[in-house]
Amino acid sequence: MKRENFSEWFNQILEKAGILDIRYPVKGLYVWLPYGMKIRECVIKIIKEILENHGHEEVLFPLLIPEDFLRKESEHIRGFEEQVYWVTRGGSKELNVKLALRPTSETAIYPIVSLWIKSHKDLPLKIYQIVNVFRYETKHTRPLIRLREITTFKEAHTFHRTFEEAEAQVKEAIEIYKKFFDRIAIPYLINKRPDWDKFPGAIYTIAFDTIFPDGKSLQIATIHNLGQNFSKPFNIKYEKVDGNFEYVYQTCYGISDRVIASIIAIHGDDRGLILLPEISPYQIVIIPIIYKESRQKVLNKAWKIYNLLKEKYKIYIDLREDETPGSKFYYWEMKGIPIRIEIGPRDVDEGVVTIFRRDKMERIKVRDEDLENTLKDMMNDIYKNLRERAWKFLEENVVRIFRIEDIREGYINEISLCGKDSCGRYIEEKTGLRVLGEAIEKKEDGYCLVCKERTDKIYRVAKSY
RNA sequence: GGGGCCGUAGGGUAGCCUGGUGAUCCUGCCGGCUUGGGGUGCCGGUGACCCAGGUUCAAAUCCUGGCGGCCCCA
Repeated sequence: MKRENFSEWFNQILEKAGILDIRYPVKGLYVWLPYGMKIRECVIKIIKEILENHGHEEVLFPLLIPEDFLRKESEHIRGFEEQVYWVTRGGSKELNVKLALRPTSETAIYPIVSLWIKSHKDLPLKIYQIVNVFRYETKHTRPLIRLREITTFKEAHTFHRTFEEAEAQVKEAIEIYKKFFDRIAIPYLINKRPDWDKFPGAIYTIAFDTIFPDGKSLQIATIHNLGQNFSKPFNIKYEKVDGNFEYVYQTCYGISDRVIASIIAIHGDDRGLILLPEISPYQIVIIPIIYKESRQKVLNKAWKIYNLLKEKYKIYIDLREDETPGSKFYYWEMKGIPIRIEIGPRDVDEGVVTIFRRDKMERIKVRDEDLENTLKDMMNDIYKNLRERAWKFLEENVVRIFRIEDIREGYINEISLCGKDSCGRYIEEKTGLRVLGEAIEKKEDGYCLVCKERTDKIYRVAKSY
């Protein structure tokens, strides 16, 4: 199901696992359900922790942007013009200044930051916010993947004294996102986007792409070096040590709801979600197997185990007596809970518990006294297994290609290209796929597939979302 | 950007072509008994034709538009 019909599988999981209600009657907008919110919180906690550790501070700017702010940087507005929602009225009164729902927050943030930055001592400045942004998407929308309201846009904005410092920040951002995606076991390729596909207003854009079960690539993070393109129109200047003024150099980078889409799509299977211990709302669920005669002794042991583990793990005990054990098994598997502990009369008598791990669908019996150590090892092993499995899938679907006619849909194709726009465009036209960009961590001597010039650049080409 | 398909209870569906019967079946949900180590079984109940116009004696069914969903091509 996941492999044959990914779209349908994905939408069903969202509903059955209780992540989103996709029935909201406005295109591209969806409702977050309680279980989805819990996963979302776990993910947000990780990215916050990493950003804070790298010296970023959280801020919160308004949703509405006055039209003249939005229009200050000409390339930027040209890039977003067709995607902007406008607020034009307050009640029945037409507004004198139209207000845009932020499609991204550069133009909300920069005019204000220009008031904050006075001297070189104020730099570098690294801030971030986690907000919703609105984009009037015209292509077909998909839950968590192509949204008209991105509900958790985790955007960072940094301000620096020199171009070199901004360049260093781009490298730091790459490290930050590597840490983040490694932590949630999402594999990625890092690509420098071709010029025609960079962020509007940026000097260049570096993107993290992953691969979905259907072989399409998905952009999951972007990092932009803005140079002085925004600081000039927004007049963000600082006083240098020598008393002269200079415009700051900037970067910005962001991650959207697609993180959650990736977690679901890449780790999940036909039985539902498979969550890493760190992003699972519950790491362990205890299911007592209740029979009339042995009811009390089973419950006693279940509670004993619960109390033993509750300090160390996020744990839930499923005491419903109107559901059979089998139906509970299916239920928690759909929810992706990493480890299930089954406690029935046989386990009580034998002095063991039955442990089931979701990722491998394996069930073992463990002696009571070995339980804590086994769980600890198993949690680590689940992370390791999911991460290896995900990277293996990505690597298996990256192919090195030497002839244009061999470029295949359903894979990420790596080819030699010189880097000229015309050659990249030619590939896109010829194959109908997208040039994701230049592999920044990979070089190989060869000849451009289009113009035959010598090059050591590797470009990645794929069908993308 | 271009083309196609679709919208029936909470979910999945039959009926639509060829207008007319009490709108089908599965699942869920509620109540009861039963069962309980992989969706227990039986009985009873609940619940739907996307919206607005039009054609017609009569519309889930035909026509137009809106909203929403899906697929293919560039």
